[in-house]
Amino acid sequence: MEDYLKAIYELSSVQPRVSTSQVAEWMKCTPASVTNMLQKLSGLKLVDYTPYQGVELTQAGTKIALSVLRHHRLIELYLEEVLGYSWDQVHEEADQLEHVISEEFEARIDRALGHPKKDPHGAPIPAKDGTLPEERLTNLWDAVQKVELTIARVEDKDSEALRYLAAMGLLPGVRLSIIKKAPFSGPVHVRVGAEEHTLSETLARKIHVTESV
Amino acid sequence: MEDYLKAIYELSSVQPRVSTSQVAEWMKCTPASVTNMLQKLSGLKLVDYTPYQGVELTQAGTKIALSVLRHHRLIELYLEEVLGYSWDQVHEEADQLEHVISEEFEARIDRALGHPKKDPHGAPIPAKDGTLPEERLTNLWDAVQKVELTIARVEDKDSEALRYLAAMGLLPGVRLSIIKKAPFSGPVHVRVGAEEHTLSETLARKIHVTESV
DNA sequence: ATTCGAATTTAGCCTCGGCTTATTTTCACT
DNA sequence: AGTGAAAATAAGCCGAGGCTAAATTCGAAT
Repeated sequence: MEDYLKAIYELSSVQPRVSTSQVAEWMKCTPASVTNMLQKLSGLKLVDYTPYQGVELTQAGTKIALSVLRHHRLIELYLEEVLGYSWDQVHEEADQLEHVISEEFEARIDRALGHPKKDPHGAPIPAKDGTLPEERLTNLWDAVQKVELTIARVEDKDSEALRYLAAMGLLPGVRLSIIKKAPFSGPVHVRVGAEEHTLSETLARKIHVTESV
Repeated sequence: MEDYLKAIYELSSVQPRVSTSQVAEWMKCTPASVTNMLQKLSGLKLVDYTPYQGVELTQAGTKIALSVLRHHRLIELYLEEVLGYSWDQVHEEADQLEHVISEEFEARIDRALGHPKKDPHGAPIPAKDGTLPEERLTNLWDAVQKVELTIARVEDKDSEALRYLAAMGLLPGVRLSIIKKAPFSGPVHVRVGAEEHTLSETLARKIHVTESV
């Protein structure tokens, strides 16, 4: 259930209303399973669901989703900072722990980390009160050819990809520029410091950037 | 399931073979539920179960029980040492986390703690290879009137009791002596440093001691 | 040796939080 | 208005438990 709420929350960042099949794809299950769960969540008033019209979180649902997300991101950061995990290892462990830790635990790791604002992948950590500064980011694929871009955030689901990106030095906070993008979905060439790298569309879409200040 | 194995393990320290009703009482459920579970565990070869004759862990079952126990105790210690929990708070949190953490996590907190041998309540932490030094302890209630006793271990289930004991300074490692024990299940009077305290049977039975060296 | 009561098991059924396939419905676009 | 895709139902399964009520078995005392 918490995973469904999280999924709906994350998908909502693009369009406010999320379709059954989007959730199904995200959760890697069949649309029928999703419909089923949406009905349950709707009964619990965690979700505003109209058949055939997609779904949206209610306030209660948003609250839970944000709290799970907060857990997840705090745990990720804690695992990296304190326990020395590499950034591609943290996601899976956090996915388990996020549902289990108490508020006490959350508060304590938050304090131990000095009330951090970002997780290891650059994702903002929701505050306890449900505040979450939503930055409007472009992904590297859709970014126009700018002189200077800064990596703000990297999607954390795919640890393979994370390892690969880390090896190239493509971490949050790093500056880069697009050298050129080949036409017809060709790869994108970027310069990072002195090095140049070629990124596929899939990979480039996982990287979210802002214009450098 | 893991909780059942843990329960059987802990009950086995007294008698090798554990009865259905003992497990039921420990797990706070009905004997029928236990029988049910024992049959499942028996099917999984985790338990050696003969109807009406009680139950015993197999090697595989012991291995799981010890691993869960190791998780539990490492987590308890970590929560206390690193995150600043008080010793009466750690048990509940550990009960949740113990089933969820990865071997990676276990290894990392074990290292962070310097491969500790005891948890905050004085219970030995099983080694990764399943080794567990079993000390033969007496509980304070049954202890003979000795000049000097040392608290080796305190039962961790009841956080009320733990708070009370901590307030009196009755912690593992502390030396004490029995002043007198009133007859007919009367309370036991102990001296701890300069102070004297009176302990009920229930409480005294939660405290395990060794003769001081 | 038989009986009797307590411990235990069996039978039957429930819950939660999921999952699936196969079929039907609905929506939106041509 | 018709059609194809998306979504919803229907029906059923799973694991990992839980319960009560009734039957059984064990062992201890007579």
